[in-house]
Amino acid sequence: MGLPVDTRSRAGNGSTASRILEVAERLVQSRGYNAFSYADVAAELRVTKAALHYHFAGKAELGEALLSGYVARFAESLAAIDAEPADAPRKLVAYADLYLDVLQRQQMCLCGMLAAEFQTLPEPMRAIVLGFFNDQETWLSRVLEQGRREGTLHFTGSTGEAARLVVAALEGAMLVARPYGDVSRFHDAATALIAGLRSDSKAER
Amino acid sequence: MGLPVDTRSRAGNGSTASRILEVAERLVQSRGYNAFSYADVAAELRVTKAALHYHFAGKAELGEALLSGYVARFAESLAAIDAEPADAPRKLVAYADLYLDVLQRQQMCLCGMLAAEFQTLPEPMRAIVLGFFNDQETWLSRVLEQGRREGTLHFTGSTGEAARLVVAALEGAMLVARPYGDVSRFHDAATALIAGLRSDSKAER
DNA sequence: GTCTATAACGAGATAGAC
DNA sequence: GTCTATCTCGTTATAGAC
Repeated sequence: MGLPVDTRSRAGNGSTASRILEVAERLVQSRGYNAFSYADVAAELRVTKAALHYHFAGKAELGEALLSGYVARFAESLAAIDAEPADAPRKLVAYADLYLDVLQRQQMCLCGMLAAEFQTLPEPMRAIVLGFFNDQETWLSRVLEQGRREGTLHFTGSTGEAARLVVAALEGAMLVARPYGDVSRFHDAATALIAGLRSDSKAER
Repeated sequence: MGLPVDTRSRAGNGSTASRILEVAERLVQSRGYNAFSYADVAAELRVTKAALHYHFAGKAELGEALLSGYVARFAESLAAIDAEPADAPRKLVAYADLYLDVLQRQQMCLCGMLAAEFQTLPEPMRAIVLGFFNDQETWLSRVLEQGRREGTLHFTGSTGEAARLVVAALEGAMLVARPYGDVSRFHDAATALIAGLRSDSKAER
């Protein structure tokens, strides 16, 4: 913390290509893949659509590139959580905060948005979206396993099943909270989720 | 149960208007509001786009009509659950099954889909989507309250907070399960969710 | 790397005949 | 109610000059 924002880690070294990615990614997270256009991005960057086609052959390639960047950055965020020693509940809170950060910008998780539009996506993008959810479940399964070992988390069923619940609940909480413009809706759901995993055995019996 | 399907309750009396609504609704739940067109609906019904404009002035009006129908039918389903006496966990399972039925058709909850596209929706549709989520939370709050009274459900926090978690988890579980074409992903998350609410106190201590 | 110009298509909508 | 015909606009994409 306290580090200056490293624009390079955000695909943002100021080059036109990276600025295109930033704008396009934000538009997709706000409006969806099917509701943004080259014209939108070009207008915002004050360049022409043809310039965009120079950097990204077509919308599918642009979509694939911004999606790959998002998934890679998200993986870095997970690694950053793992870098600090913490018990499992704390890791889950840090994880939920990743989603919260997105929501506070009034955006949807990119992969949640694309999951809704999945049937209309070009195949390469579909594969990356599924890979994202696989990554989330894998990471969460390890955290949940850690919590069981530590005795800080208590839940019935496998870690994989619980991991699917966590992903679903956080994605769904973003999905529903954003239309209300009410971050507290996300917070309520995330808090209730983690509380349920902590106190499954209401230990203080 | 055992009743013949009442097509009228599904906005489906066979009239052109209702067939338009059926097709359009299915397309929105599969592809999204921004990715379906009058041309799609017209082609499937083997009529012209002009015929659609006779029944529904424009895409916004069609969207509003199909959305209203969906919300009304969903409300009927909730009333049907309430009609049979059951304990709270059973009601939650019945509630999750409503979502499951949609997912088995490889569709997304209409309002979940529209929540993703919320920023691009005409205002009248936005209001109805928010009303839907309000309805879900209200109904679930009552069921959760019932469960607390009965001693069949155990959770920390308010019934409203828990209700938000349930809506979020089920919407999110659909959102994520559908791209995989894997209903068991939904089932896992829903089961883990309800298990968590039942056994928060792992009663058989 | 960025521009102008334009092609090719589809979406949403309307007028008016039948 | 449904059709043909047409209109306007936005989107994606390409060619070729600068």
